Amino acid sequence: MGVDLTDLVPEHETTLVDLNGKVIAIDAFNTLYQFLSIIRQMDGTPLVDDKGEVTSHLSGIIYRVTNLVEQGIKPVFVYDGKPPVLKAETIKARREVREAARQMYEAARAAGSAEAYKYAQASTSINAQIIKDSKELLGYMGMPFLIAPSEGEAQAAYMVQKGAADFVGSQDYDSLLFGAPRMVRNVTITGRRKIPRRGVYVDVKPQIVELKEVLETLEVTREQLIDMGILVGTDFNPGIYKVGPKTALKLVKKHPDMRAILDELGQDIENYQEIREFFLHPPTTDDYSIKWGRPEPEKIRHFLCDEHNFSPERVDKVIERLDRAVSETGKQKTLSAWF
DNA sequence: CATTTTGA
DNA sequence: TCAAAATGG
Repeated sequence: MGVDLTDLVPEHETTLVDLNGKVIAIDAFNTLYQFLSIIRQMDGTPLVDDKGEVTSHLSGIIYRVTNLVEQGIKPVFVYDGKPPVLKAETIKARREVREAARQMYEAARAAGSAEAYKYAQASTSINAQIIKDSKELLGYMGMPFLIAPSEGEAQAAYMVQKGAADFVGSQDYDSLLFGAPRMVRNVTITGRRKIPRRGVYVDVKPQIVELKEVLETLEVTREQLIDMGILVGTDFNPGIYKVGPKTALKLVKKHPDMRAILDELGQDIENYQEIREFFLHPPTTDDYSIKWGRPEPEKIRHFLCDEHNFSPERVDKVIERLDRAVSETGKQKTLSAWF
């Protein structure tokens, strides 16, 4: 998906408990994508209701968000708005990759192949119905959300800059390029995650990344970090062949600007100036209000059980937890109080 | 993702 | 009893 700066940025492992009272501006699309990708049957089939509508993300949201609230975390979900024109090529390329994966999935599933799951994951896509349903459920749960003018990560980064949120929550590092002072990864995925090739599991813990520390450690400016991202590849350009995070770091330190880097490589990057400008000054808005509310149990129950075939027993149990968690947090006479 | 069922 | 596997929708 986004910019890959793994192994280069200093991360600090934390726990959900340590994020108590913090407001996390969560990249909604990133989260939906993860739920849709992960919550599947062994043959790759996603959870669906009797109308054939995908419900994997609804399961992910109700359980995961309840978990966060139980830890005293205050999530606000930031959805992507209108995709920038710069992203058009990437969107088209991804659609083609997904379509190819979908065909491989159909074939693998028909053949009962073990490969089906991996192709199903690669064919994960988000449609209007999925977005609509996710907002409806968040609303009934009392969780605030907003739609960014453009990229969700950019708006979330802006909200942390402004102090409206403490962290951006995402798996991607893009928000750092957008100037987010702080971000936290692995907040919507936790526990044990399987390593693809081998059958082993590793613990995934939330990780805090501080922009200031990243820049100081790498001894680069934010502009140079953006150039590194562009060299490696972003949502707006494919990146240069064989240039990973380490090579990118060397290149930005060796040369005064991107022009010199590209001259050495004998390559070019389409829309370089526009992409750099987009990361430095993305469209954002102050026109939003973040307000947490009480969950509406009967609305949640009707939406999940009556409309989407969830088990009433399971739903009642999780509603009970959510309600209790919200009441508890609301009682605290601290700055982190719920309302 | 989380819960429930299983089998060593 | 408890980690692994299966199910959930």
